[in-house]
Amino acid sequence: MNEPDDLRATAEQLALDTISMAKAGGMPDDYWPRDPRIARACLVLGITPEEARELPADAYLTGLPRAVTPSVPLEVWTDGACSGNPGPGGWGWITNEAEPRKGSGGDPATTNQRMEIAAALNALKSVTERPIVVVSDSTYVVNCITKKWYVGWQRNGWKNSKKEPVANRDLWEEFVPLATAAGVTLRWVKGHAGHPLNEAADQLAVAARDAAKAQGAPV
Amino acid sequence: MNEPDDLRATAEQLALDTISMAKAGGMPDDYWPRDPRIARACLVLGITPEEARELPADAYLTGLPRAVTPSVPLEVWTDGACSGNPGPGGWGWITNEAEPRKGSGGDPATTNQRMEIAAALNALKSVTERPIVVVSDSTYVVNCITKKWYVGWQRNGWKNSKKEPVANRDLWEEFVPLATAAGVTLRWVKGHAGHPLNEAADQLAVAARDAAKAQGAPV
RNA sequence: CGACACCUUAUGUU
DNA sequence: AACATAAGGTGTCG
Repeated sequence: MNEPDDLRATAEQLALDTISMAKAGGMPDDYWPRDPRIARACLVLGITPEEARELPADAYLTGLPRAVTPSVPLEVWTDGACSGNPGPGGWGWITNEAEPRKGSGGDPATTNQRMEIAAALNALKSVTERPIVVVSDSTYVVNCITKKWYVGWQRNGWKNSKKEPVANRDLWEEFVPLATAAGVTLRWVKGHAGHPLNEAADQLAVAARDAAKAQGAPV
Repeated sequence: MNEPDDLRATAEQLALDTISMAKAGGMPDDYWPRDPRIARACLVLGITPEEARELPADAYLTGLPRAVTPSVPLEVWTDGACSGNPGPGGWGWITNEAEPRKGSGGDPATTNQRMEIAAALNALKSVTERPIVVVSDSTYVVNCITKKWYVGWQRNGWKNSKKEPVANRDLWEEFVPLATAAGVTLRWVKGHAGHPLNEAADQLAVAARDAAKAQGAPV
């Protein structure tokens, strides 16, 4: 498809090549996990050195066997930002891959909650591999799925527990089917707790927010 | 005493001076209520222009005669607070006087409704002047009196409309006689609407609640 | 079913 | 220290 995907495929192939050659070259078992070339290969493939040692010799021809589950699951970290709330806002997402994929967007008039949903929604639209973990610091987004708030909403005609209309229904109706599909997990993390990818997603969101602000309020 | 009190005494004296001078100056009766200086003086003293016109000429020397009842009725503003509900709770009340009287108390294990009743009950126990207006943001407390819920309860042996025992009967049995006595009026106000005395009563309740919490759960 | 109140949680800001 | 955006709940009455 696009350049990052091609690059990623190439990197994975090179990693498999490296591992095959190391096996063929008779690298000793105890040195295996300490070789930097093996370490790089494992990082790209998302597997441990032990898992790499178990790979068949022809893995460079056949690809990663399905039986070898990557030990580092794919994650998309998401975040939203909103100046003033309500006000101009932005969202951003970034994957935990060696060469992270990223996305961002903004809206000149929105709320913090819409931006948090939009971050997760656009992440799931853009990153289609499964299984995947969507990471968010918003209990609003995570609890909707993990505590099955959406089940009650759909049952009561999109009314919340106070019998008022559920807010941001348009985004939820897009997000819920994607987030409840097979292989999608939601995970909450505390914001501003130093998680590097949470900070990276925040910076994407803030940049998009500021762009939306500049666009929405031209001076 | 303190600075605000001194300031208030000074303001009241200036108001009396103004009224005395207006009388001495022969201000016409029909103009009297429309003069902004008189209006300001009346506001400070809590009396009507008509009452001001009836003041003796030497009121600026003798002070406000006791016979002139302030036209601003006495009010007690009440509020309750309860952490968790049920949980540790507190109540508070404060009068609308120039030097407000206040009261508060707490309970390490109670409900929001008990605290709302307790606030009004303790206010009526402590402030014995009549007439008096008890102000609460709880329809539970106000409607019991103004919609005469208590009449039905007493008639049915303290059963509510679902034929279950009326909750908080112990407090109601103390409160109802006091609240239905001559000169006692109940008034409802919306909570969190910026009424300064509602906020003041809330702060008293919250402080008492936090004290009860600290006392009830010593670490 | 309606009403009022009391909270709990997280995020976004000013 | 204050407000907004949102969800969940209990306490109580008619």
